[in-house]
Amino acid sequence: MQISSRFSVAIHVLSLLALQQEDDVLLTSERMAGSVNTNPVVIRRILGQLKKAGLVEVRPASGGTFLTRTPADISLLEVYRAVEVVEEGQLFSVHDKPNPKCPVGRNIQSALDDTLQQAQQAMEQVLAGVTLHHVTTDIQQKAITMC
Amino acid sequence: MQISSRFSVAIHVLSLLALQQEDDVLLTSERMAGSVNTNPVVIRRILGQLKKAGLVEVRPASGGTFLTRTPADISLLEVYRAVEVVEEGQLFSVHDKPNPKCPVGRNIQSALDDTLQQAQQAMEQVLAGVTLHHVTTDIQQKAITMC
DNA sequence: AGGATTGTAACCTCAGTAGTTACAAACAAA
DNA sequence: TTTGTTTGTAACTACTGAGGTTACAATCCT
Repeated sequence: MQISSRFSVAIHVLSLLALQQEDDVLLTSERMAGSVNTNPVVIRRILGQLKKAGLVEVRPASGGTFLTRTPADISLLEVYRAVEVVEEGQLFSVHDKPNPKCPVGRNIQSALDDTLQQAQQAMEQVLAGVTLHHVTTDIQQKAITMC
Repeated sequence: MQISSRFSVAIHVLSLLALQQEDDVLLTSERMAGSVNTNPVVIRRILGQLKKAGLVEVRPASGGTFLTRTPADISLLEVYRAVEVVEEGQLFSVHDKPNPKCPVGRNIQSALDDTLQQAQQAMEQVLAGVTLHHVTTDIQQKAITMC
């Protein structure tokens, strides 16, 4: 089972916001959906989560969405948490009712917990070390003109 | 979305196998299911994957399953791969058809790929560093008698 | 030959994802 | 103030994979 593409879509959307120029036409959910190639409602749902996390400011009605921070101040881990692809500390699901009468069943959960937490944290630390700025810089190296 | 509990069930089952004594009654899928608290078929499906990966030997008909290696020689990463909770290099799903006419859409995938691979590998490296022996030792410290 | 157990197919239910339609609420500009 | 656009959400759909369950042929030991 994979981690939802909401995460990559969120990064895509934030990249568009980071790279938008002042003289650009406003980025509406419609236009962002065009770049991601999905439905505008999918974008709005994700924008709602990013707004809730305080990463973006959305202007209803007139359109237009803006970052509340510099791209260099937004880590991918924050984005990951914002779109709630995985609840905190729950990357691995563990079978929840092992037989308490069996020594293995009784102790397997605590025996695994530590390792699984570490594995998850190792993954998240990589995301914590990469910012939106890194992503947009990479994109810019390959292309200049915007949507 | 979480990583399937097949992984933790597989570790549970392997722990039972590692801790079984020679004078024990044979471990059938029925008995293992009793410890995990699930259906025997679920166990057999997982045993099938572990067998395919060469981690266990299953004796059909008469019952009984055995490890093909010492617990210290079985890493959790091998188990993880055996039960195919996540296809190789596919922990994160990325929206697959971004608009190629947009510079961001055209480049987002390659801009993300590197980071996501690293994040995934960091997680897997933790699993690679823990063996079944570590798990069973931990379990044994807490209990002596078997199922 | 008999009895227990595995290997699998087939089916069910449930949850989460992503896409879609529809529409009220919010707001800018004329 | 009215008009037109856009957001925010609810509601529905289709699809996917997980995990549980039943059923039964194939296997193998005794």
